Amino acid sequence: MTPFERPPVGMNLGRTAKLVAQAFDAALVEAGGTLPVWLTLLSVKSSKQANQRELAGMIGIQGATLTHHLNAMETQGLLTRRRDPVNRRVHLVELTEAGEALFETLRQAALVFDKRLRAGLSDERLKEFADMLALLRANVGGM
Amino acid sequence: MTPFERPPVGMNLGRTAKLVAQAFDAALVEAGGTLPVWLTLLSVKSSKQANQRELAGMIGIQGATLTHHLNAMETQGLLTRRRDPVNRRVHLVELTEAGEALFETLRQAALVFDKRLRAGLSDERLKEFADMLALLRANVGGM
DNA sequence: ATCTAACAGTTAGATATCTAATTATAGCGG
DNA sequence: CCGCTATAATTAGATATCTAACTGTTAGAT
Repeated sequence: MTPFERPPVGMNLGRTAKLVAQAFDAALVEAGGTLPVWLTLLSVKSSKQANQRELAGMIGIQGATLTHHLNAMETQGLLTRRRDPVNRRVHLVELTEAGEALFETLRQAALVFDKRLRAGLSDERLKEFADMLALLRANVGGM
Repeated sequence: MTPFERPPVGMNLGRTAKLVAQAFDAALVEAGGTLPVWLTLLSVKSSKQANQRELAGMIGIQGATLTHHLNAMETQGLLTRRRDPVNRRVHLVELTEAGEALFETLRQAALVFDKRLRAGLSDERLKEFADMLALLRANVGGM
């Protein structure tokens, strides 16, 4: 798989990220959610009264994609959307009790998974890793 | 965005991989391809007479997904599929001249992109980075 | 020789994502 | 006020991916 002098970094990165994401999603499904549902819940929780554009930005998806997830999650009774009375273009998203409960469950699952993922990596190496990821993002123009 | 003691590694990894993949795809589109087309061409080139199951494994996708791409690429005249006379269950995939030409074009684009992505990273740090990715894969059970 | 289990690939249908076009609302310049 | 431009969200349609079910082919057991 390599007509290259050295194995391309991006390929390794992409493959690893895919495997990790799949494993994480499996852990979340186990706990009654999915990766996009978790990210949506997390972004709503982490921002008092954010609008959808901001939420999408936090998650790293487009607004149209978020609309899709919010529709499903609203149908499932995990959250509500209502117009902001101050600016009626904006829809304010809020978790229901069921949404809060699922958030807490998935948060536990995410903590367990993160611990598993970090096994054998010192804080120092984790820091280095984060630095390298930041460098790659910079090299690619993304942030 | 963090009801966590420390920022989860997986989140950072996933976000970075997505940005890098999007930038890479944009570079390939510029050169007349796409990421999945490139990966398919690369896997076919890197394996003398592989069957589709093996190709899919190399790329890291399911067989059904590969079928989809091969259909499109066959229609575009980039490759041909024929039954293996030795084992008629197997379909042998081969690039056409157009496929070979596109492979070479995209290979150049990939080399340029990889160089950009690696900017500012010594071989030593790259090695460390690859090691950490391998550790994450191991922690998650993938390979 | 036939039957059955395994294997390679395709098909069908679901989910997640994107971009472009559309709808509704807001705010500003004249 | 009116109309233009910008903004927030949704809708429509495309692409990439997955899993599960199906089709065809092979090989081994009796």
